[in-house]
Amino acid sequence: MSVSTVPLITNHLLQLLSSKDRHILLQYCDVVQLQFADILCEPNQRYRYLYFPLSGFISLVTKLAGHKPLEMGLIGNEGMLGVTLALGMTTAPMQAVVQGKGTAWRIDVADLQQFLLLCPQLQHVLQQYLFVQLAQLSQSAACAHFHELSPRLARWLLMSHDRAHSSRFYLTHQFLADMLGVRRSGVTVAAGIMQQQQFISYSRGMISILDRQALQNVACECYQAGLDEYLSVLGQPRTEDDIKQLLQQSVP
Amino acid sequence: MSVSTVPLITNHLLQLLSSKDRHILLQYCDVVQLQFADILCEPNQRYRYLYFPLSGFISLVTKLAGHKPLEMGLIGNEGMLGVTLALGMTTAPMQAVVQGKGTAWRIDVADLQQFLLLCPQLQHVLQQYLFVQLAQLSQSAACAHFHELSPRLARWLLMSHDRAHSSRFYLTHQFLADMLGVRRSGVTVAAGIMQQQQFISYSRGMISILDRQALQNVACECYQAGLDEYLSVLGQPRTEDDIKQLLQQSVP
DNA sequence: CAGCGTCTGTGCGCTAAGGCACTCATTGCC
DNA sequence: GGCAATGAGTGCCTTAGCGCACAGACGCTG
Repeated sequence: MSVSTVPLITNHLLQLLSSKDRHILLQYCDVVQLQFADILCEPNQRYRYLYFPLSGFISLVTKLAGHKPLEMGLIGNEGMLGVTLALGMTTAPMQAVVQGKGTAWRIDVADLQQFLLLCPQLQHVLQQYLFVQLAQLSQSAACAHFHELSPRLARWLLMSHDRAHSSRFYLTHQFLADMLGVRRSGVTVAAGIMQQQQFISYSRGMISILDRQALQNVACECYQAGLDEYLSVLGQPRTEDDIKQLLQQSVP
Repeated sequence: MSVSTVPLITNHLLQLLSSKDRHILLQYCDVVQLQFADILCEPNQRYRYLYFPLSGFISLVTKLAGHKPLEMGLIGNEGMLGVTLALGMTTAPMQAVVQGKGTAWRIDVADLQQFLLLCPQLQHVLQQYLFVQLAQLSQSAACAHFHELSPRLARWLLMSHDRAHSSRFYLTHQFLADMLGVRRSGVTVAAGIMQQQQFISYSRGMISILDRQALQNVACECYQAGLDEYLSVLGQPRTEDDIKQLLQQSVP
């Protein structure tokens, strides 16, 4: 319960609470490390904990028997894992896998349930976020069906970049292939082209984003649509740049 | 406000309310006819009305620029259109199109909002249903991505059959193609095979289900998964057979 | 430094589905 | 009865992505 050392990167949903509410809530939270490929919940099973990511980020994936996984959404410090608790459900609708290692606030199911009853504001924020997830989910569904690999890959890299708060992060072709529901070698080819064009570079899983703008041009419109949807409901989340700016302002 | 003439087929979500609550709610409702291909709401726009289908049913679809629509879910008398109101949102996340003509209870947004505040039971039911939709949505997403046309078509016919409360209903190949996000001629071929095998028969849009069991064998597991998900959260919805049985019991 | 596991590159044949473009049949309407 | 609209059947060529398989490349560990 290390409330004293609030990490640099904050969780945007928590930022939307009053500072009093936030402090109460954080008393029930622990800061934990999210390890790459950790599985945080399984479909139709009770959540063990809920997570408000700070620097780490989490994939929501659906699996069908006999197929690769397919990624339905990405949760970074703009969101939370376990938002269906706002529906009174303590079971998870999908599997959640850590995609980007880092830190998160973690809270017990029962604690959050109890706090939800006392804090209509949090209830409201979670409901809004759930609505956004719903919209993004249907967007991703159509995207996976109609759009081709390269635009989808670019979209995914951008979404990861946003949540990694760094232009270097760990993601193997195999992992990306699972997220996108395609062959690993398909990703290798598409990523290879992007590397040739100097949009990204990578080696043994470490990906560097070299040219964000170029990636945005390649990505399908679903990337922007996801941002817009979030923005229109929940407002502007803090970006890496915002944080730097805040720091600079407080230095002199 | 024709509360007096409650239609034969009831809405399962409303059945889960106390009869007192249900009667209060229905005072705010009108019975309306849903006409084939009517559009009931558009994404990111305010709902005009919310609907509890009785004999008609409604498709939720996502559209991406430059592509066919893609169907995300089907709402019959086991559900409702506009469940995101339980999140306090009065805008629709997707487009809704009438797929099967028939009747529905219709209610004004403001009326339902107000009633929701007075009736925690309804709030709870809608939240549960929303959870089910979320799970079904991710299932459909993966299904559309991985499964082939024939199983998906069979699934869709079964889902429609369940909600049409009749083994004959109107659905053109073109409409099905739009739902499944594929070419019309692809549907013609797949449906043609099913017709040859005597699973279904059709002519100029009127489809007859001849052999449900055979369709279930062809359909992907997503059909059953959808049923199971609903069942596990909200219990057994009334089927056509249940209703017949109820009638027979009350006759002697 | 040898060895193994992980990550990436590449190639080949295959197939479901797409795009496009007709024809044909049924139905309703003027 | 003739005409237009809608629904359905068919064919042909193209293509993105799959399954499978193997080879190189890097990096950790003993």
